[in-house]
Amino acid sequence: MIAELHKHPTTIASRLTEELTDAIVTGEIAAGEKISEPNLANRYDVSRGPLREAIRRLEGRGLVRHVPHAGVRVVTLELDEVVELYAIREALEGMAARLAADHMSDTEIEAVRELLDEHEVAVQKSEGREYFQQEGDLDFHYRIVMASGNQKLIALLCGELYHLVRMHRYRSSRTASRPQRALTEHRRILDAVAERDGELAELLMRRHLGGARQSIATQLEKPND
Amino acid sequence: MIAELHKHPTTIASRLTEELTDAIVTGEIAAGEKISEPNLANRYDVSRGPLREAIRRLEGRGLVRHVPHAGVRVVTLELDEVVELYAIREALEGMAARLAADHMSDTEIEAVRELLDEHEVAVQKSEGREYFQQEGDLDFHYRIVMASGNQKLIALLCGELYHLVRMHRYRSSRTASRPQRALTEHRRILDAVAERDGELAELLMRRHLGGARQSIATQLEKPND
DNA sequence: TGCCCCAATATTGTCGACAATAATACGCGT
DNA sequence: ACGCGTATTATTGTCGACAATATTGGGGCA
Repeated sequence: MIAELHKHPTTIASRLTEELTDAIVTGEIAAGEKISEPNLANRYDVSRGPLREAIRRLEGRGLVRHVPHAGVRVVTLELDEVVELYAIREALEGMAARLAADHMSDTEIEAVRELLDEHEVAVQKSEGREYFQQEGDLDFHYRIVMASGNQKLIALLCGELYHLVRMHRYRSSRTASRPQRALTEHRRILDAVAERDGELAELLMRRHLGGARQSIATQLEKPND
Repeated sequence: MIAELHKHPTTIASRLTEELTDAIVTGEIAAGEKISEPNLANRYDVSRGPLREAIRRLEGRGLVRHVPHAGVRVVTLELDEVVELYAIREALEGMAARLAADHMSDTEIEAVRELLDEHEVAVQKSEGREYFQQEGDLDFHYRIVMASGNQKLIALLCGELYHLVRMHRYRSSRTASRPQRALTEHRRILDAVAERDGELAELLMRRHLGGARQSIATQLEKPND
C-alpha cells in the first residue's frame, strides 16, 4: 500500500524514472558513481529493459551522463556547475517572476502568502538554522514558475533544472541559506507580484538568485575541508 | 561508406536518435503524427529495443509526447508555443550574448564576422528573399551561445531548444524573416561583443529576438489561409 | 623489472518472443 | 435501428537470452 494508489496503471519504466531520480537527488546513489545495469536491475527487482528506458530519461534530465559501450555515471555537479545553473535560474526565474505578476490570480497570490507564513514558523521553529526547503508545490520558486503561464518555461524549470537544484540543496543543506533573509526576499518578490509590478518582481528575483549564486561562488574559492 | 567514418563505433540507438530527430524537425515525420513502433521498426530496419530507447531520448528533447499504454505522438508546436519558445530564447540568448562579450576570443570574433559576410552573399544571391538559415556551426546564434562559456546554457540552447527552433524554421521558411534586417542586427550584436560591451550585446540580442517573437505573435492573430 | 600484448571476464547493446493493456469491431438485446 | 457489452485484434510494455564491445588480469618478451 506504499504506492499505486493512483488510478492510472503506471508502467515500470515510469515508476523507475521517478525512483531513480529521487535516489540520485538525495544522494542515495552517490554522485559520480558508475551505474551498473545488472546491479540496479536486481536491486530494484526489475528487468534491464525498463531500467534502460528509465536511464535514457534520466539522461534527458541531465542527471546521468552516458558514453556508448562504457556505461552511465551519475553527474558530479561541481560547484562551478551549480554557479552556472544559478546564472540560468537568474535569467529564467526572473522572467518567470515578471510573467507571474501578470498572470497570477489574487487567490493564488494569497495562497502563496500563506505558504510563506508556514515557512516562517518552520524557520523560527528551527531557530533560524535553515530554511527547511520544501519541494514541489511547497516551494516558493516552484509556485512562481508555475504561475508564469509559459508552458515551455514551466517544463524547463520544473522538469529538468529543478532536479539539479534539489540535488545541490541536499548536499549543502547547512551551508549558506540565510533563511530569514531568504524568507524576507521571497515576501518582497510576492509583494511586487501582488502589485502587478512585473519589472520590480523580475529585478528582485534576479537579485535574490544572484545573491545565492555569489554565495556559492564564494564557497568555490575556499576549499571546504 | 555513407556514415561510420567516425572512429567511435556508434550504437544503433544513438544513430536512430539523430535520424529521428532530423526526420521530425524536417517534417518527414509529420507533426502530430502518432508513432507506431512496429511501423518505424521495419521502416528503419531496426529492432524495437533501440527504437524505444531513441524515442525516450526524443521525449527528453521535447520532440515527442508520451502517454503510457497509448503510444507517442510528435509534438504539434503551435504558434503560441513558438512564441513561448522565443520568449525563453530572449532571456537565455540575451544572457549568452552578455557572457560571450567576456569570453569570446578575438580570433573567434573574426571567424564569426567572416561567417556573417558569407551570409551576406547568400542573402544577396537569393535577392533578399530569405536569410538562408544555416544550421549548427554555421548559425550565428549557435556561435554566440557556444561562446558564452556556460556549459549548462550551451547544453540547454544547443541541445534541446535548438531542435524546436529548427522545427519552426522548416515550417515557416518563407514567412517573416526579413533577412537583410536580421543580418544587420547580427552585425550590431557582434560589434558589441567585439567591443566587450556585454550590456549592449544583451540588449541588442533581446531586441533582435523580441522583434522576431512579435512578428510571430502577429501571425498568430490572423488566420494564415 | 617494466611494458606490451593477449586472453578471460564482465558489462553494455541488441534481438525476438511473451504478457498486459487499449482500441476496434462484431453481435445481441431492447 | 440504435446502444451497449463482449470478443477480437493490434499495440505497447516486459522479459530473458545472445552478440559485441570495453575492461582487467596474467604472462611473455625486451
